Amino acid sequence: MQDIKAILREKAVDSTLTAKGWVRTKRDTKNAIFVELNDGSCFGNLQCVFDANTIGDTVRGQLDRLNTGAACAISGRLVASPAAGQPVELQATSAEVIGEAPVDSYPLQKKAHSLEFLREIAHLRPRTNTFGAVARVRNQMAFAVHSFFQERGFNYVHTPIITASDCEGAGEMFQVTTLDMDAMVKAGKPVDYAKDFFGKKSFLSVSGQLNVETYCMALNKVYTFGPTFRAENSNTTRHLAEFWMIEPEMAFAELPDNMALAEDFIKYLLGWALDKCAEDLDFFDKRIQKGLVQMLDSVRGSTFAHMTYTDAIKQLEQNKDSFEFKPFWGCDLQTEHERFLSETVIKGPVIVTDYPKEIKAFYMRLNDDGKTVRAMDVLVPKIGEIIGGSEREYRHDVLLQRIRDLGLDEAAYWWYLDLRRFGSAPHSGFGLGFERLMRYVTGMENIRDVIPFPRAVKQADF
RNA sequence: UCCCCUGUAGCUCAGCUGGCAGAGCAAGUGGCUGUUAACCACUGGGUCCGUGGUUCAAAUCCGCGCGGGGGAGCCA
Repeated sequence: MQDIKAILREKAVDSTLTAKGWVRTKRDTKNAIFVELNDGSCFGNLQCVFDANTIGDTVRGQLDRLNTGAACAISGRLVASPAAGQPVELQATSAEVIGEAPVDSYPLQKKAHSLEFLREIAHLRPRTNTFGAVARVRNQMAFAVHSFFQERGFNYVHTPIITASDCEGAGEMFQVTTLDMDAMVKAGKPVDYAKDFFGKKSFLSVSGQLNVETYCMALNKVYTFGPTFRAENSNTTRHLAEFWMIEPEMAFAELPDNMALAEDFIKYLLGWALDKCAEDLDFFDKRIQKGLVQMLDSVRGSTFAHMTYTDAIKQLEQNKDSFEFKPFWGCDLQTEHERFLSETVIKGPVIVTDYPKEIKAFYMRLNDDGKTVRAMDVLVPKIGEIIGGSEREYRHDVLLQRIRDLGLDEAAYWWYLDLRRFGSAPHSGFGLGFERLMRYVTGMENIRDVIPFPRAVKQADF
């Protein structure tokens, strides 16, 4: 059986076929009954037309039960459509209800629903135009990620999801345990993690970076792409407790190589979306964010601006009246600063580099000035930070000193330091939040609407 | 964690300084040159989030609780 995408693409007029899917809407007139069928294979529906004067009682009985949301099979002959709106349609002769969707209880109606409402019915929202399109684009973007790296000789490395090391340092972690909390509370005894599953306290990983660096020092070009967990109490349109992150890492690569990779990567992904998801992007352009396609297309053909943190601060200081938080050298860039740089100063993506070491992670390569590190953030309009990365500190003594200066537990980093003791080499990488990419590509504002089942503070339904 | 907004029909919302519960869409019925966010007419549809208080009278004012949204911080 052909899916609707193939039927609409091949337009095999005069062929007899059966289409199965879900009813989006049904319209009655005196002489004709129109059923819009969607099977998720593409954005478009197959319009099925029944001649009200010639269909028998059996078909009419089935049509009476075909409400919005019902699953059904419709057979007939494909014809060129006499009306505007669709090149072909199904001249239907039979209809079979496979699964009803009673109108008095099915939550989705043939009208627009708010994204907030649809979030409450996450099990049904993929049946809407918006979330069907999001799902298809998400699928294409995931495939594009692998395609990009595979074409360039990167090896996909599966870094662990559970970690017993407390040294990832990228945020609050979810604890993983098989200990019986209720029993321990009842007994009033202190927790003995030696009795826990791993014999020590363990967590869900907040980043695969430290682990993937080990493979980078063996295979050179590597990347991870998997779920990541942060137990931050953050409630925003751009944070999730469970999200997917892509982290490439390259050996013998310095910051400029890293910046070039990030730029190529973003442009490749946008180009892929434009090429493979045109129909879905048209919808986002029309209903979600006007001008989206044109914006993506112009970014695809652009050259990303580069700016050091020091220059960025100078730019911000010249416009300090527009900010709630006054910028100064050494301050962390606020969201309003990041957006000003990409939206007003550059009017497009910008890579900011060489941040003060105090506001960046311990593993970033220290510059010769002793004050800044070779960090880079890719900032894009509307979204803000979409990529964060750096050249890594590969000098053993410098890294060790950084760990000590920050009061970190150097014993916990023994294997990470070993990478710098044996065959160390400059290397660089970055992290791209997959859902932030999805927000950028689709124009969807809330990150909870670009992942099938969002996990956030006080939200783990479905 | 902090700040702001919000909760009324299936959905989106209006309901003013307290005085009979409303609209659009959806649904049902009927109509209608092939419609496409169909159209026209009629009809049904309510624990005004919960709880306590003020009052002759509370959807409306006040306290508490719960839910939703936006912003900030943290970051991807």
